[in-house]
Amino acid sequence: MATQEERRAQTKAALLDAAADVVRSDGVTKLTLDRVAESAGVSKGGLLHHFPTKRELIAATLERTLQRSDERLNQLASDNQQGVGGFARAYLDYVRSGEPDAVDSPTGIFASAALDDGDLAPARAQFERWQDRLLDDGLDPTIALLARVVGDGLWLIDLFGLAPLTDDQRNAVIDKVEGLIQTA
Amino acid sequence: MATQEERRAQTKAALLDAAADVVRSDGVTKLTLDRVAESAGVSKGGLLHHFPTKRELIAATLERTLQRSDERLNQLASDNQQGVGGFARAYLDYVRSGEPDAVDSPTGIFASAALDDGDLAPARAQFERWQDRLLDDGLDPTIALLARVVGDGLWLIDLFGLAPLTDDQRNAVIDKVEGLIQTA
DNA sequence: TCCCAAAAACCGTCTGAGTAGTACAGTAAC
DNA sequence: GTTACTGTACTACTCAGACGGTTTTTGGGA
Repeated sequence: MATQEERRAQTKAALLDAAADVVRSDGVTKLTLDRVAESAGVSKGGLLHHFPTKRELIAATLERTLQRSDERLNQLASDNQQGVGGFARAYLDYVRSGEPDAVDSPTGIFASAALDDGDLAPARAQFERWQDRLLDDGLDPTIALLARVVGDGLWLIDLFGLAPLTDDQRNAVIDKVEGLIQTA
Repeated sequence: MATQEERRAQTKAALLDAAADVVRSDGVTKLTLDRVAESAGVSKGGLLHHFPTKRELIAATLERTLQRSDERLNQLASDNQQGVGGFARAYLDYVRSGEPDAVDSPTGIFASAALDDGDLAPARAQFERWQDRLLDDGLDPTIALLARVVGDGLWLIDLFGLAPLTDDQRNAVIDKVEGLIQTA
C-alpha cells in the first residue's frame, strides 16, 4: 500500500509528534527515548533506527517546528499582508493567532533544545533571517525591530507562563505596534 | 570569630553563587549537587545540610535573583525616574543596562527552574507585581504593557541567544518606547 | 574562667533509580 | 537483497539523596 519511503516519513513524523506531545504534557525532563517510542507506538529499536541519538531526535523536532513556523509566516505574509510592513504585520499576527506552532511547539522544543546539549544554532539562524526580512520591509529599522521584540516577547512570556497577558491586552499591544507600522 | 548564624548565611550565599556560576558557565544540564558543592568549596553533605533537596536549592536561587532584581528596580525607580511613567522607564533602563542581575542570573535560574520540576510560581508572582505597577504608573495601559513586553522580550531573547539585538539596536528600540511613554 | 554536653555545621561514601545507547536475533514488506 | 522495523537483554553511566561519622560552636553550670 504505502511505499517504503512513505512509511519511513510517517514513522518519523509520528516520532516527532510524540516527542512534542511528551514535552507539552509532561515537561522536558520526561522526554526519554522510551516514552517517545511508546507514545509513538514504535519500539525503542525502531526509534533508534530513525534517530540514532537523542540529540538527533531533538534537533529534528526543532528543525521541523522552525520550518513550519517559517511556512506559516510566509503564508500569512503573502495572503493578506502586502506592501510596506507586510512581513512585520504577519509576524505580529502570527503571534496574535496563538496557533499551536506559534506557541505550543516552541514551548517544549526550545526548552529541550536548551537543555540536553541541544544545539540552538538553527533557531538562531532562523530568527536572524526573520529579523533581516523585517529590516528589509520598508519600515523605519527601529519600528521593525520593535515589532520583532514585541512578537518574540509575547510568545516567550507565554512559553514560561511568566504572567502572560490576557488576550485583550495582547491584542491591544499588537494593535499599537501595527499602528506604528502604518504611520511609519 | 563569626557567629554561627553569620557562617550559615555565608555558606548559603556561596552555594547560591556557585549554582548560578555553574549554570552560567556550563549550562543547566551540568547543574548537579556535586558540581555546586565543589564550586562553592563545600562538601556534598554540607550542601544538603543547607538545602535538603535540589529543588530547594533551585528555588532559593530563583527567589534571590527575583529579590535582587526587585531591589534594583526600586532603586532605579526612586533614584532618577520620578513622575508619570517613572517605573516604566526604570523597567526599560534596567534591561538596557545589561547588569548581571538583569541578564546573567535569570539566564540559568529560569532555565533550571523550568526544568527539574522547578516551580516558577514565585517568578510569575513577581512579574505580576511588576506589571501591576506598570499599569499603575499613570500611563495609557497599552503603553505600559508595551514597555513590559519590550523589556521582557529583550532579555528573554538574550537568554536564549536567539539572534540578540546589538547594543545600538537595543538602545534604539528602548528609546523609541521611552519616547512613547513621554508623549503619552 | 574552665568544662562539657548538646546542637549545629559539615564531611565523604554508598546506593538505588533512571536512562542513553548497544547487541542481536528475528519478522515482514518491498 | 535491502530496508523497516520488533523485542529483549544488557552495559555503562550519571546523579539525587541517604547515612553515619567528625568537627566546630554555643550556652550554661561548677
